[in-house]
Amino acid sequence: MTLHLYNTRTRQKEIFEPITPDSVKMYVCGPTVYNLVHIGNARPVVVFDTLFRVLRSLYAEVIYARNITDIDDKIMKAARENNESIADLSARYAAEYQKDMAALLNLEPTITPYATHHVGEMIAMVEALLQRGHAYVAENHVLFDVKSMPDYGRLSNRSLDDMLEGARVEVAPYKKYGGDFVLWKPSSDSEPGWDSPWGRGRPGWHLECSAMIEKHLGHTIDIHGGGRDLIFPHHENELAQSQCAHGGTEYVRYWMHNGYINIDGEKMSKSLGNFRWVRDLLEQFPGEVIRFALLSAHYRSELDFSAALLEQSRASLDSLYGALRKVKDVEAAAVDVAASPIYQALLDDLNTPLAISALHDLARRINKSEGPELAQLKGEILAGAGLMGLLPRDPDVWFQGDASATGIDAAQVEALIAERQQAKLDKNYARADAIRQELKAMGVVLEDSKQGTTWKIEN
RNA sequence: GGCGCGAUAGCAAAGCGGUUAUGCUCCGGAUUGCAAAUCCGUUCAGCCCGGUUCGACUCCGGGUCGCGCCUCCA
Repeated sequence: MTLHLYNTRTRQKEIFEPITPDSVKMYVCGPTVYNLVHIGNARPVVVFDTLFRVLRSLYAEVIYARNITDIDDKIMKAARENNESIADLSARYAAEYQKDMAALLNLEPTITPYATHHVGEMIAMVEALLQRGHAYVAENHVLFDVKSMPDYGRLSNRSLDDMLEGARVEVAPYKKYGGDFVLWKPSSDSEPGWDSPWGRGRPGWHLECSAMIEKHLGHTIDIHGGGRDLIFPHHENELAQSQCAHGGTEYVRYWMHNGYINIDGEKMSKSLGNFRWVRDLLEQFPGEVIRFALLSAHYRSELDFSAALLEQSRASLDSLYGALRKVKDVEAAAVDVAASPIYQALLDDLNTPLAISALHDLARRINKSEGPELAQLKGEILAGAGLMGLLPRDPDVWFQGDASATGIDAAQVEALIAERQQAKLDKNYARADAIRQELKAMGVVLEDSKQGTTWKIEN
């Protein structure tokens, strides 16, 4: 039972071994809370939530930290536009984020650190970098001196000169070298700021993750995750800061990055105006459908998000829940998930598409089977799906929804089904069909079987 | 200019040097008062050109096309 993970730093799959046996420390970059989150923000959360679940099945202790960035220039701008305090705005959107992530069936991380709670630690790290000669002060800024670190650029696999050649951004005049990045920058009186040895100011973007990891997880962690776009500059710079502040100690053993989400084949971007907010999607689809869609491709691949993908995901879940509905009165057997093909697929760098195909295989076997093996199959499918955060619901709830949300009175539906049952016994098929039509008009679809008649809400 | 990724059937998406991926759709069959669900089956693959091999969708080389990053970014 070996977990293999693709490590961005080495660009290959490796056997995962935690630093401390039976204990894993994982950190994932969370959102900057200045708006609702879009589907691109949700992908790493779902991916690493799945990894979190797999890790917990393998190790006695898994500490999973996912931060909230609650100080940032984008937040400052949004607060100004909203005429709202930064603290209020970031707290509001942090709460919305938690709500959306819960709707996508993500577990709470072990730790949710906030950037603004760690300014002291950030200042201490900047001081350490200055002391060790990896940073310098210039015009009230503190900058990281990338040339002081011999293997800067190793994570993103690029050389300093190559980076500057393609740079799209003008180099600030106070930088000794164009690639140097800001650790601390001054704040004007109207901007939020904290007192520091270099005057009132605020931290650079990369610093918070380094400081929070140092405080909560230590100098070396097992896994650091995030979107592919964070490899450079964010993670490269985080790595540089932390490693240099700690005298060269390895910062992260396994770097993991998920691929992008495209919308109808195009990159999701502000200029195209094609952002998909999780909140909007949740109005049209259950969170589980969105989660399923995100897991339907391998996490390192690009994923094209579209209405067709969501419809297909819903159809797949209908099929899986259909099998569960058949065995809803069967008590699931306790199973050893380790033997499951689903587990094997997930251990291979989170091969969720393959794991999902194994889910379908189990569903088919449930549909075909009768008798005692159903308990075993039910146990297997639930345990396997649980590793991905899927199929947690009562199948009746899946198909029939929540009466308060659908406005459908289950008792009334049941009464009509009973009446139709009698009509069928009386061979009064005209009446039976009329009842079917009546319910159909309400959005209720009937399914007759040997066990009786079940119903579901039409999508 | 530098670094990197990808191309699989109508659509989505995996594994694999040889033997069914899987899901949705289409078609046929079983079942069915009707309808659905379910089961069985069929059809439809591997961008192009070489090479290695008994055998290549899979490995290697070269093209073509598409995409990403190079200091806002999931």
